[in-house]
Amino acid sequence: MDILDSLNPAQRQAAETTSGPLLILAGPGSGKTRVIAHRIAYLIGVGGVYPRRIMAVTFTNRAAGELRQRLDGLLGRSAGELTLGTFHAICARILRVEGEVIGLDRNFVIYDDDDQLSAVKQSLAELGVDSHRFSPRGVLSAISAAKSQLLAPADLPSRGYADEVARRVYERYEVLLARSHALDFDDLLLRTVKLFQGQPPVLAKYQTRYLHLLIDEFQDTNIAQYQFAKLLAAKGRNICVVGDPDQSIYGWRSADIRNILSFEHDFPDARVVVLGQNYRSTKTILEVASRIIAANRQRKPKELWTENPAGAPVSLLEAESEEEEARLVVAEIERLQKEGVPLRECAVMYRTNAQSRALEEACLRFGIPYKLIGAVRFYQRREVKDVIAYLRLLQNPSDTVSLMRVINLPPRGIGNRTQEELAARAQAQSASIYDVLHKVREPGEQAAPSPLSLRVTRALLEFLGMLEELRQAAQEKEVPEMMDTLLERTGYERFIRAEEDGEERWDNIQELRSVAAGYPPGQGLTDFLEKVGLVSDVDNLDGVAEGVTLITLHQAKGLEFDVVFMVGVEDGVLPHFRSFPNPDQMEEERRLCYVGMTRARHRLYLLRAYHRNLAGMSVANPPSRFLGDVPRRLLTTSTSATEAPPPPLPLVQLREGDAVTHKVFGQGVVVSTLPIRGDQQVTVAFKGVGVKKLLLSLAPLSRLDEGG
DNA sequence: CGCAAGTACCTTTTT
DNA sequence: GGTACTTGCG
Repeated sequence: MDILDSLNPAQRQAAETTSGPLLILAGPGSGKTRVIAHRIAYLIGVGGVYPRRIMAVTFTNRAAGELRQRLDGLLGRSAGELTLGTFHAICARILRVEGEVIGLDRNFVIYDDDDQLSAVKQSLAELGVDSHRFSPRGVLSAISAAKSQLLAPADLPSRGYADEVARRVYERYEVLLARSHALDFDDLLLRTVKLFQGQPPVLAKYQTRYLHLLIDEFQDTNIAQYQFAKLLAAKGRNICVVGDPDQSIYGWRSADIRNILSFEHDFPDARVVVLGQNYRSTKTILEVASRIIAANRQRKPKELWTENPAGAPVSLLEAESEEEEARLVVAEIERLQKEGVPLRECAVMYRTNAQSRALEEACLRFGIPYKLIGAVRFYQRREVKDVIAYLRLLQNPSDTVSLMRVINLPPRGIGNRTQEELAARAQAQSASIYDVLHKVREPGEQAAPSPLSLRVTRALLEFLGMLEELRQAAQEKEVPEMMDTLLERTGYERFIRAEEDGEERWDNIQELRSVAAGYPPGQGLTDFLEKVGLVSDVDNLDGVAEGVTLITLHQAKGLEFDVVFMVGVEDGVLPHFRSFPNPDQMEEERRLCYVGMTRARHRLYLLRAYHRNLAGMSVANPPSRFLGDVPRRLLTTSTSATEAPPPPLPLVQLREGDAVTHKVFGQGVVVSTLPIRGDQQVTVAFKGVGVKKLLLSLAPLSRLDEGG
């Protein structure tokens, strides 16, 4: 029995070519993941390669998990010590082990986007740069772009004032992070590359260990990532990259589509295998998608074919408004359900997160369960970030961003003025805020340029004492218990639960606690924080739970569904108007459209609305120019009746966090809601009564305030 | 210093 | 329609 028996000739060739550089160009639905899994299984099972000598890099943690599962299935056992993960996760691991030689703290924290933004703002403030002239966002993306290309501040061009500002903020930002013992996402890659370049013995160690290197979604790698791969593979040269230039959609994040060209240049002996047979979609869907992508100019033509049936035409549905668009989707989903299509096989995809709102409301109203991916990401919620900031401080008190975040949460008399004073002192002494706090205790304090009042000093010392005490406790406790202690001792629990939507926020904190409790005991705080810092929302997408998936086109990459609805197929939305002036970006929009369409197995619906609300104003978008490339014969168009069908459902719609009153139980707050056919089940926490589950249509509930 | 009310600016996509 | 930041008062 051959492990590769089930593969077609091209797939088989891709899996069998295990020595030397290999480029696999894999069209959508071409069984790419299968090939990767088979290739690794073949290496281990037939080639006798130890799993620990293989590194496989994926785009998301979720893809890594899926790959591991398939692999275990193929091998009939665990693939064990195989190194498998995202670039960021793998680099973080390497830096934890090797970072000391380049001066990294073993307990470095990883700053996410939010933290990075805080650090940029702090840097701008320290430099006295007007944040109205230079938006922190813009500066951050310039810094991030530079880092993704392995550029240091000194490497940046200096053609004028703006460049000069960018360079100086970048420098300042680096100092701030260093002082905080923090690395941002880009650092994980950049530092690993620098480590490899500057420490030949370390590089040699990894080159020797990893005989085989495999990189998925290669079209979405940036310069730093490619450099990392090249360094690692320089010795063994067994590097396999898998990608599809037509699915490159992360140019805005400095992904460089040219890496594919560079690969063929850097490894001129590379074999190239094209996987062109599509096993996923109907002929019709594939043709529509192919027509869209064929219009890109900067593209090598690539034929895709399928033996699947032609299937139904693609439906183009035109709605009056965003709300009606959502209703059309929901109505069609209900119809499909009667035909036996499970909800988990339906996905609604959109260009921008803001579009999810109307869809969510329609699902709620018509009682369709849904899984919303990524709108307000769990780990981005304020209360979750607050608790994580506390945990980080226990591990690494130098972390300035986290410290400033919680120093006055709950309010403990350390206000803005004091915080500014602390930051100024930290800068003057080139020290962390934590060090500055320690000095407050020293006698020289009164002689400081601007001494602190007795009241403030006392508040600071109390905060510092509390921190020390908690750090002590952290040595002995498991993460979940530590969270309990922390929430109690800092007063954060009482503080957050007292807020208007406090119980919901508290639930989120409890969910974070249960995430921690789900890790094996004995796993340290560092590991926990690292995992938590590197997860994305799609990672937790549950393929089993029943419900429609609401997801952005970007996040949908790598997924597939029986039925796909693409909403907002309009000029201005898809393609997004911000891309209009830039031809490269317009081509990326087109690829995004292509990625979305090729997620569908059996049915594809394209929707557009004549009017759409954008930032309060109503705009009328013309149909997407991309539709012009689709032959009419492949489409059925229907414009829905202009009058909207009356909403069949209760007039009062409740959402989490709504304040309500009940005839019997009095005042309460909605904790969660669950759509039930034709109704809504709400869980309400009543003051002094407790938590009750109620059916909206029956319960004498009414919403407080905001009249409607 | 803390809090409430007001204002500017937003919205592309995320490891 | 929402948030993040600023202003002004107690």
